[in-house]
Amino acid sequence: MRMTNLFVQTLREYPSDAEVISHKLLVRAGYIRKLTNGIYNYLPLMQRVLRKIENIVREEMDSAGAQELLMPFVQPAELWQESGRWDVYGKELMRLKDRHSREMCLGPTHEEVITSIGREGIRSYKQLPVNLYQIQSKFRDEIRPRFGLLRGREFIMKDAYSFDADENGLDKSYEIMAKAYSRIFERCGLETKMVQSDSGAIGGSVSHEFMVLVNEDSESNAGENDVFYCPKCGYSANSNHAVSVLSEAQTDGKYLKSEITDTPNTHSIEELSEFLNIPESVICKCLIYVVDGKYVAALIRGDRTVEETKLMNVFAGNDIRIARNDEIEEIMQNSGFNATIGFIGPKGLKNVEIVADETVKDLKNFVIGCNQNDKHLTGANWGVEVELPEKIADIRLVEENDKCPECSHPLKVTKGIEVGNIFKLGTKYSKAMNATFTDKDGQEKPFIMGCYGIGISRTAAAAVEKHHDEFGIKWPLSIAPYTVIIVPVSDRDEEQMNLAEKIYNELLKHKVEVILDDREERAGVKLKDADLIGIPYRITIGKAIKDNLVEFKTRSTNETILITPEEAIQKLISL
RNA sequence: CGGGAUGUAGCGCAGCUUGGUAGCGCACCUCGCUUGGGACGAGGGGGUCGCAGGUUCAAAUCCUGUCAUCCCGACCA
Repeated sequence: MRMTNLFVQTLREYPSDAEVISHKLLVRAGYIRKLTNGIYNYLPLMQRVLRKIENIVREEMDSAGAQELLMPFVQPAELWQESGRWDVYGKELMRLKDRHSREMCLGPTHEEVITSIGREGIRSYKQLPVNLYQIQSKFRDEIRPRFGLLRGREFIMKDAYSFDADENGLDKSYEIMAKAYSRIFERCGLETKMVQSDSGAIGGSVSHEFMVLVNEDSESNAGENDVFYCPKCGYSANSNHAVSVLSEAQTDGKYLKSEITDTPNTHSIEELSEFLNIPESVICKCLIYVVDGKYVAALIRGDRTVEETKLMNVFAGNDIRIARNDEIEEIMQNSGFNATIGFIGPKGLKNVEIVADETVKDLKNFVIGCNQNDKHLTGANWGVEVELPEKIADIRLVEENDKCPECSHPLKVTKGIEVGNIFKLGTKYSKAMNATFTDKDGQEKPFIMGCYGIGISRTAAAAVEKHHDEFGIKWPLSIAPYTVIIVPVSDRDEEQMNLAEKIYNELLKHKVEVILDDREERAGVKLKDADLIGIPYRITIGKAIKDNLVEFKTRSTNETILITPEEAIQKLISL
């Protein structure tokens, strides 16, 4: 490709609306352009990067035994009503009506469609297992799109779905995908960590996410997930799923006798702990949530934080939020109290489900809200002044240095970008949508399914987050839009231009993906652009031409060597 | 959903307080000059100042509404 023909506009400055480095660089280097909030044009250079990633994905998926197909982007509401997700998916599902007022939606994911394909096409266990995948645009109407391609509303995803006859088969399919994913990301030049995760709105039981770890001290602040991991045994999990060994309950000898104690203006645990001069860990905190429209009280030790996803899962909910003040007033009125935030306790709450975190069950002589303003019950004990709730679960957010659930070593935390995920769906969709096959024993059985996603466009952005410097992008060779760029220093030097043409043609002949910067620009412009765009190799033709030498620069290391044109060509051909 | 900020040429911004012919840098076009890390000079093209109302002789500027974008937050009791 000649630079004078390449459709690309690099910018001298970063766009003002970009926050993270991948977004800034991709816009500035002319890869993407925002069309509207969370929706981007992929310009020619970007499209080549995406194609590269897609092709790596295709090769690995195909060799893992999966088959590519393509499902519609627009889907009928009926399918979603069948699975039950029409009513629970929420506002992220972009709904629309066709001219006959039929309800439709833009596909945020394709479990419903693939299940309908499976139930029509797979009749016998003899046809199993099957793994089908597609690479396609998805649309999710995110509350707050940001970070460029890392969290757009429209994005490119590879989604695969497996059908098996039994759990054993699913385990195998899952394992095969996990291995394929590791290879895919490795080939894309990304180190990933496979971490346990919550299965979220997609449903199902087991799931893992592939995270590109982003150190907090690096330039990249793009990691949206907290990942807890054990440096000793390798345990790792998303914070929405991570567990840790329960630390021993602390006791405090200060309040041995149960009594109502005045605690004026202690609206927070911190204030209460300070006022009573006791550790936060001997306070039982009571938080009111709304899960799928129902009130829930969550009890947890004062020094710990509730993990909302875990709490929501206790009630198999789809939606969770902390209660508003007016809702708390309503609960208080219904229960015959008038306490406000800071003084609420579980005792006597009406129409509120109560769940206690494991951290509170061993508390002794603790402090707890008693639904009277400016007062707390001190020296409380379970079964004496307050009943221990029947529902006890792990609803706490793990903290750094908590003990690893596998080996008790202290856990560490880091930020991660989720580039892929794999789920064991089980029969969630096949049962709901009556997708069955005839098994060996002649019985009709629902498929055991799995689903497996890779964010193609996000993977590209993650690669930029990990591979860049102050001058621009440093694409890994495997996903770079072009392999090499030839820069003749002076476009008016006939000898340089002739050599550039010669090398260019030779490389083209050998199918090397090459750009010839044939623009009438000063050297600085061409060199800056080459660095910004991030082509892995650069051949610079300048003064050394008199000794039959060119500069050969490797962008990943920014190392330059002087070699002959023939050697340069040979290096590139043999990559 | 709450708070804050911003909408002026492809990009980055000034002008608004105090209303009076719409500006600067980059990019783009022409000519000259220049050619190893985003040169220089001269000339030129491009904007219904987000949109809609209102006030006024006159609105980018003041007022009202609206839309969009960005950031932060969304309550740990």
